Amino acid sequence: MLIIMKPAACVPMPLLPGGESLEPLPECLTRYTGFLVAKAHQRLFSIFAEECRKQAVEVPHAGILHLLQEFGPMSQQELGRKLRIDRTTMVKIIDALEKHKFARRKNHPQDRRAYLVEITDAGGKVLAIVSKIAERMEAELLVRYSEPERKIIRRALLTLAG
Amino acid sequence: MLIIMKPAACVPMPLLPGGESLEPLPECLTRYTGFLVAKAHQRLFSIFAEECRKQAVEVPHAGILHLLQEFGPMSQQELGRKLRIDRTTMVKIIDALEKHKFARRKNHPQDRRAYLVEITDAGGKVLAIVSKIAERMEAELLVRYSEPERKIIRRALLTLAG
DNA sequence: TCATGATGATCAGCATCGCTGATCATCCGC
DNA sequence: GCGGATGATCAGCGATGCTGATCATCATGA
Repeated sequence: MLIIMKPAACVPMPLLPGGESLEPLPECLTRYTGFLVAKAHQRLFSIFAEECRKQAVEVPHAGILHLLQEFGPMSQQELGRKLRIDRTTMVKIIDALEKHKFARRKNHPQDRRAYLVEITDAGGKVLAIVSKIAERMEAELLVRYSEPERKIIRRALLTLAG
Repeated sequence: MLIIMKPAACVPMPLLPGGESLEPLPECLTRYTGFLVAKAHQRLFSIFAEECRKQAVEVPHAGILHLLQEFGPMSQQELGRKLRIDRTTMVKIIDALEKHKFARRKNHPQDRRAYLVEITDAGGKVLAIVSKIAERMEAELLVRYSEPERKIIRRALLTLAG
């Protein structure tokens, strides 16, 4: 798990077994991969956002923190390119991260136009928590699939994501 | 193809081979199915929306028209339940569909509170066009996958979509 | 060295979207 | 017939992302 964007039409939905009151999706639409992806996104986002909310994290923050942890400090542009998020959107996200003290802007030593965005200790802590949640969801959601099947799924999604 | 919801952060992106200027998604995030689904959604939506725009159709309309074609007239609530779209959102979507004359509200013969939403001839025509686009995208996007692999992918997405 | 175009960050304003909560009419079970 | 559920609608809110502009800075090449 770990999701970046907010999907529209986010009907709150319960976790895995879930289905009680939900109508199954009509077959004439589930034929379409795009529809399935959209609805999967809707569900996964709503589940993950719920968990994030409990940790006072917003969904897009998780991805950024992950990236900063992995690659070290980088500029907002770089983050945007890697995550495919608009530059102006990134400004607001980093603003929020700074407000929560999960990250901070440092001056870029080589380029005075740019900042280096850096994860803080608090950011690291919250990332650890959120990652754990993400791993757990991952495991639950894919529980029915064997390792080779998961490879196919991951490869397919990568293709679709471009 | 055929997508219902608008994803956030919709960087316009070119079709299949695509990648020229796009950085590949970082591996530390593509490990997460949720992230992949989000990014796949982002890309698929932006491609499909572009095509829809050319036909003066909005993305959510495609799903509704499909459903009306398949099942015949039904109430807004019913549409919402099947597509997992909020009732108040549905009002606006049907408003737009009526404005474009792709669908119309008829009085429900058994229930005077409800409408029966009905697809029009114009709606049928535009649906045919959009469906063709969807099928083509579908074929292009999954070209590298065999039929058994596609089954796995579809089943997985269905699981994720709940 | 200096002019020019590219690039990083930011902001105001816009459009979209979906949801909350309320309202009103109607249905249906008791 | 009463009272709680249900269908449609609306105003208003909050979130989101994007467009286009601005400003500072960098980098290139004349």
